[in-house]
Amino acid sequence: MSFNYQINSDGNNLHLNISKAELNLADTLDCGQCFRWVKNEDETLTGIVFDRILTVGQTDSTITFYDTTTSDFEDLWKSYFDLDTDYASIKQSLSFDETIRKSYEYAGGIRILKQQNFEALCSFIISQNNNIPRIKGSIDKLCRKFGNKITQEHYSFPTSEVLSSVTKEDLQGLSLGYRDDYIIDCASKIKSGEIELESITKMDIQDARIALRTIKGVGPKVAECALLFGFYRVEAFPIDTWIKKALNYFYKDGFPEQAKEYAGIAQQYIFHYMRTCVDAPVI
DNA sequence: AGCCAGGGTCTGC
DNA sequence: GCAGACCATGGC
Repeated sequence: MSFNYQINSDGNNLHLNISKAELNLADTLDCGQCFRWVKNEDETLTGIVFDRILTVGQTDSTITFYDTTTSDFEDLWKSYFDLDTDYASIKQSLSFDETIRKSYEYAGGIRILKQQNFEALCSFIISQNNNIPRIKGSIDKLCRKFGNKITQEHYSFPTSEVLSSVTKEDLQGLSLGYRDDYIIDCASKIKSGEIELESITKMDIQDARIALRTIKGVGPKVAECALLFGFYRVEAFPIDTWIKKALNYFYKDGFPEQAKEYAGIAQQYIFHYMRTCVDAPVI
């Protein structure tokens, strides 16, 4: 069940009545789950999603989708921002755990975006042993070089078809480092049919993990990120350096069984808390 | 200079 | 099955 919301259009822009507790755009779009959103000088945010360009702004009571029709919202953005999911009740079900509770009290307006699976998979292959600003830079250059031109400054994420035919040399200058081989392997396995993203969406999560990890450069952590952010498997639990610190510090007896159904969402709250909150333990 | 960043592979035991 | 070297890159 989703929360009740009202939308109204002023002709060009669409206004959604929603609080920052339900959806906080700044936190959601800059918490390390996506890499193609930028903040504008007027504090609005612009992202490239599904071959579309979207600019959004937020006040305490309203999110504005610029140049957006009601049908765009219903067909694309409602799902992308996961507005059909009741996060209040998910948070309630996770409230037994003090660390998770502290994390969502710090930034509980984060939602898991429903991103394209190929984009998420490639993005998190690039993310390994890397930092977020560099990841964003590499992805931006990858899109400018191999994506479809939307405007002069905006390019879509490349298709697996296009990336399956690029060479290592083509990928020079994108700051991918040794990850260039991994991107090529990923796209090649999709083209050959060895990996079918469509069938992975329908697989049991354990089978999906095994399938994804046949791609070079996809280990446990990247597979979990791809599953959580690209396939909306909210039980997936990526363990990166920050979560490792949290596990060592808060969860010496293991992550609670009771949180497993929404472990990915809890993980994202904790990740953002550990990385950005001044009150988080420095380890 | 050395360490870290949303890690994984490969080798050697 | 597991530890350790190594992997490319840029910011601090």
